[in-house]
Amino acid sequence: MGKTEKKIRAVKGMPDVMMPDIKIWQIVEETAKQVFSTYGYHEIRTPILEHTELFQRGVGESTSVVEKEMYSFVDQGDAALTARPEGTASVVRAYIESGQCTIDPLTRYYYMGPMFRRERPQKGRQRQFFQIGCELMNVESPFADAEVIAMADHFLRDVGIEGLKLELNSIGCPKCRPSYNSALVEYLESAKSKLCANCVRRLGKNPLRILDCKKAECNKIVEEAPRFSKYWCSDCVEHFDAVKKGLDSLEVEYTLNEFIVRGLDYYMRTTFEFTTDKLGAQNAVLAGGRYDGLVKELGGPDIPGVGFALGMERLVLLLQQTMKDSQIEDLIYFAVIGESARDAALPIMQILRRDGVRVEWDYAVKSLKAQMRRAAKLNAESVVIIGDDEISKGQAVVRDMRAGTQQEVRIKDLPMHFVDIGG
RNA sequence: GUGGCUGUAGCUCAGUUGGUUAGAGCGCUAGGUUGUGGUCCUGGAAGUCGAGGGUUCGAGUCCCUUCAGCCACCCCA
Repeated sequence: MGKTEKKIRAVKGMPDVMMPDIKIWQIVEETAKQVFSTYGYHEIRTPILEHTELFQRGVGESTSVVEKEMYSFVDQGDAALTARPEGTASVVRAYIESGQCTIDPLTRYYYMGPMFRRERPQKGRQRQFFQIGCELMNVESPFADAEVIAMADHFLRDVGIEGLKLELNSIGCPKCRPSYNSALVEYLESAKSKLCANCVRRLGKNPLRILDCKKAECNKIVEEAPRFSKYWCSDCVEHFDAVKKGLDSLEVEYTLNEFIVRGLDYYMRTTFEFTTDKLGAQNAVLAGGRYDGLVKELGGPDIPGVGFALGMERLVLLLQQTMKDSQIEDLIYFAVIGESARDAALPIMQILRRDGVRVEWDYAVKSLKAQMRRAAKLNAESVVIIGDDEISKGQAVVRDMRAGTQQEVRIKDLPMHFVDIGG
């Protein structure tokens, strides 16, 4: 390593994931695949880069994600591309492009992968962040909403998360939202002087967002604001009632929260968040909702959809608090002393590995003591000791690290010895 | 993009009103046992004190600039 060269660092907000955290990531991914497949979902892998227009139209031109957070660039062939800031738009694009709706009356997808948003990093938020999401296409039934939420709940339980709250809301549909919007704006205009500066700005752009402003001054005003529930059209009321009924049947507990508002334009009717109070400002671990207009918006037929996405980093932060790092089990450590011992041990180790036994050794020439120390540190269940004595006798010493006992085993018989015992 | 806090060994941090060769614990490593671990004891390696500039006889310590990290706003998973 040169002294004068600058260290190359990871890009801001794009950290490496390695041991011990990677263990938790793998458990989360495995659990997701397992649970989602029991509900009939299949994985879809879409590209990380898409045409910028996809997100402009799908996520919404005026959302802050599209306005100022996307990693967009023009490639060498003059194509305007963007590193996906979320997963749903890509999945819907693929769904349309493949003509899937003409092949199958309904389709269930799940995906996992990195997303990119250029925000200021903070707790539970990175610029490259990993999402696992699900999309259920072409089902209008409110029981689709309920089942999707129940599946999320099922997954969170299986992965070992505790203490999350499910908050549920409906943000109406294109039929009833405009009338609520204008009622809300009218009310807020009258109280404009008491709102925080941010909310005054939101008034013109995205009044719904004022509902979940955290400032105390705004909360007071919001408390008196007209309720969306009073403005729902009959279809929305009916739909929401059925979603709640579905959740009851599926035994999922929820609390209603009229202030759950999603920040992406495509959501309508059902919206939900699984929240925690243990992640500072980022309380949403998994969130989603229904997006019936999106497929059409992206040039497909008028087809409904419902889904969710979860933030891996946030989930892992929570799991770190409950999961102990898993100890390496079933490890056989080879302590070899001298070159002839090493040469005798190498083929044995390889046979064991081919049988699925986990084997490690130290490549350097080290004292037996040092090798034993390392074996203990790795929590090996057994250590095979081979030195010149063992070579001449044809017998290795096998030490049981838990019991502290040891026995002699013929070197030739070592594979059988461990395969039989360890399974 | 806007604020606040923090940058001293791989990690967690001490470093007194600026004063000689920069410290501890953990970790790593070697020994205490001709070839036997998790406890204990002893040694060792490892830091251009985030970077650049300034004040001073002298700066880890004071001033300026800059970079990075963390947290919050905004927004979202």
